[in-house]
Amino acid sequence: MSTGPTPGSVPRATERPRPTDQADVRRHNAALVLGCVSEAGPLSRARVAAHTGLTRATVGTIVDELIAGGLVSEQGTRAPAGVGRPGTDLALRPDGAAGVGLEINVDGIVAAVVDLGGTVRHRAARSGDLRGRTAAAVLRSAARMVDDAVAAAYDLGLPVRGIGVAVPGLVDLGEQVLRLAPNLGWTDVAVAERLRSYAVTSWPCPVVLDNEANLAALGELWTGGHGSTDSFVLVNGDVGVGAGVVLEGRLHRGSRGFGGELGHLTVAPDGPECRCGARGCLEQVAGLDFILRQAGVRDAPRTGEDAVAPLLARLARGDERAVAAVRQAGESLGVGVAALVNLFDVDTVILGGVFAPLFPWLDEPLQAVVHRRVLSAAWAPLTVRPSRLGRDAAVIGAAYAPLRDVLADPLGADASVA
Amino acid sequence: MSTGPTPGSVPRATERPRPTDQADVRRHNAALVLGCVSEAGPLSRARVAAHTGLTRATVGTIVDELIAGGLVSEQGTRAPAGVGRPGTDLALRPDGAAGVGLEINVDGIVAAVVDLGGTVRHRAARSGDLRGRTAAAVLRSAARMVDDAVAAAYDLGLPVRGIGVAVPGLVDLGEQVLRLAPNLGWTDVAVAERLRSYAVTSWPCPVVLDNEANLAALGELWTGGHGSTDSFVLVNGDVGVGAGVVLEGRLHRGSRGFGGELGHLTVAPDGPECRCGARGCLEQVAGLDFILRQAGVRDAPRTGEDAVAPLLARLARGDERAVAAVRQAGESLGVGVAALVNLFDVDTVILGGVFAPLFPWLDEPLQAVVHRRVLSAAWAPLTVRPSRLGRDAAVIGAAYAPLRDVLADPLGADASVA
DNA sequence: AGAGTTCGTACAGCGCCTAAACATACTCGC
DNA sequence: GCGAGTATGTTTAGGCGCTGTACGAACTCT
Repeated sequence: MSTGPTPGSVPRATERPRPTDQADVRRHNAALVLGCVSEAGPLSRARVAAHTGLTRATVGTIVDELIAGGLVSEQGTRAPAGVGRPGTDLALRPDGAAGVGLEINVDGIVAAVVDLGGTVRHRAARSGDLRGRTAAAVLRSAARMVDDAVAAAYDLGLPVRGIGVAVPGLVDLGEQVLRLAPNLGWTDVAVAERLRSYAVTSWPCPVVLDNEANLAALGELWTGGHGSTDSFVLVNGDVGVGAGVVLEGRLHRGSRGFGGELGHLTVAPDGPECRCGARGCLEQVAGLDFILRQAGVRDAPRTGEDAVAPLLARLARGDERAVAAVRQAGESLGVGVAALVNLFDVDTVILGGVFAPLFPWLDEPLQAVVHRRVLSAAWAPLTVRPSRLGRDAAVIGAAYAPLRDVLADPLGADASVA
Repeated sequence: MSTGPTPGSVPRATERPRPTDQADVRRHNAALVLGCVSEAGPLSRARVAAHTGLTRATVGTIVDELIAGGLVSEQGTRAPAGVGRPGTDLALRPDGAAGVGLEINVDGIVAAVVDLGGTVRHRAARSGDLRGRTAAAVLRSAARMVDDAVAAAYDLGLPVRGIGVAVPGLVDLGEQVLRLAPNLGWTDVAVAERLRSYAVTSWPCPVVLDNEANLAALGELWTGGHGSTDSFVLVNGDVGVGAGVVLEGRLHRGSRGFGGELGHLTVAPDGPECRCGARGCLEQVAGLDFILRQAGVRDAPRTGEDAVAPLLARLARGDERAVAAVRQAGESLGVGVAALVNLFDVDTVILGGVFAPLFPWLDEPLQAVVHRRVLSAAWAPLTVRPSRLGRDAAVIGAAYAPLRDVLADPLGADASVA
């Protein structure tokens, strides 16, 4: 029952190459079998063997262990499809493991429990401007919510395998410290450690910290129903414009964690001055501030989901000024997206944050600009779609992160029962 | 003695997850040991064991095989540094394996032999505009040069483990076919296959095809003396401006091979129209055409290395117009580099192609723009440097590609002696 | 010269995968 | 209804690679 940070899909610091032994072979093949069962639906042992390339014997022993671990269940004999002995179908047990996610943001805290199937089994939110409050107060409150989530998971019979925490700032993954959160006004907060110390119940699982934009992108990758696409960019819109870049199934956070600053791409060199000092940054001509101002919306909060509600109302009734404002933002966004596509040839762009509800109005001008500016657009069509997870992408990503570790090493940790 | 394409560092098509067995353990650990010897200099078996985490016994048997394979050699007993029996140092045998590289470009063909240490042991070039010539004629000539290179390697006692071919166009890695080379006017040429058929001697090793920009970036990564940086962008300047993006030691070619089009990033929306249809593309305000025109250089070829010679002469004598032209290009380039750094937080940018010799004049304005436009520039300084391999980056990358396969699987292929 | 230390190798043991054989369960055809 | 045929799942022997321990070798220090 480990309590420290675990290795896994969310990399820590620099990974030194390690030696391999038979245990790693088992690990790898167990993950292969579980992944096969998880993705290719209910399957018999023999089919899993054929699909993975392993022997039936090997699959047999691995499946036994996975069943013992509670991650896989037999579904009784399937209706026989042809001649020969029919196989017993194996299926992923969605309640075989769960993760707890916590998102701390400027406008509130959200906690959630997500099971192996990626469905949210528990969700609690506490809204309110956190900018004035101390880290201690906020984290105490957040720890309470995690306590509740852990208890809820227990009641649902879900074994909690880890707790993921999403924070809006620069995170030191190795030390698990939030180095800088400009919007919260926090510096060097050991979030994971302090959460644990404030907890009423003791959490029998690791607590892992990461940046919210990164976790949102991972959430989309893991549970967003991405289909076969493992290269995409999640463009998150709010006052700022951020991007989470996933290439070939791997999140790229940049060599120092400063990546994803799509908002400060130059779009209009003669445009307004940005807070970063440059001129014509994308976020000045596609960010929430710009859209609301151009649309003439004044009666709205200046950030978060609620900010777009009045705008959406105007768009729905066809307010020309609002439509023009959003379309203009869409064009600017198109320039940024075109740059991304030119550089990385991602085939999918996902619009999140406030861009998600605005998608119907953003889509067409954005695509038009991309087609005009991207050489390969004709051969390689670009899919642009709104985020399916919406506002909860980061919490879901945070909650699912420990579950990725389980999927990558199904037999490694203890398969404790709730 | 396999003749087909091998798996390895240059990925083919989509890789399905494969099962693992003890042979893979051996492979992995052998690569680990060889990598340790290769990077950490001459080392005794015991030190290798300590460094890798393997047992001395395991290291012993692996080293025996590596020595038998000719990749590692014992260097006799080292001067004892302290108490205890001194160890016998092991070192990488640079001549234990070699790769042949071939670059086919619009202005000529280059072939080279590179050994495991990354040094060029043989080089032959044939200049001349290839745009008018048929694929058959060019490939026949190229095959002859590869024949010569293979013979030269044989004379040097170097066992050739593979042949890499760099071409200026879109490559289908799975089928090993050059789909489209606009500048050569070729479409759907099975370069590898045809080279082999034109060869006089039979090449007892795989022939692998890839795009030249990608191979140049890999060449820089593998043999460019990059130190500890495994995240960088190689910006290649000629008439067009391309980029090879390497993040965390992995080259990103994009989901369909259209990546790296830095040249069509929008830099000046009100700038001149580009051949791609958009306005203000980087390559219009930083490409070779622009620089030569602004500098007033007319007596030069319009592409390739020679094109910059007269420009360099003017720069050397302080011609103001030339200096201003290059500085202006540097500023434009800075905008593109700033975009890259904002998005991916790479810590190093390498200037290749015609940008390499112009580096002294490009550097300062480029850095100034980056500092103005990149939020994190103050915390995370950006290293900009010229390519160390220069014009030969692509050939060297092509030649070294099969050697990466050897390093990744030292015992897999036959260790044939020359 | 002997004690202490480190290096390299030999050997038994264990885990994991493979291959082949075997028991099981169902369809098909008569 | 019953045997032949087929596919599933399990069992068993065998091979391979890593680990831990033991042992000989080589060198320094006292």
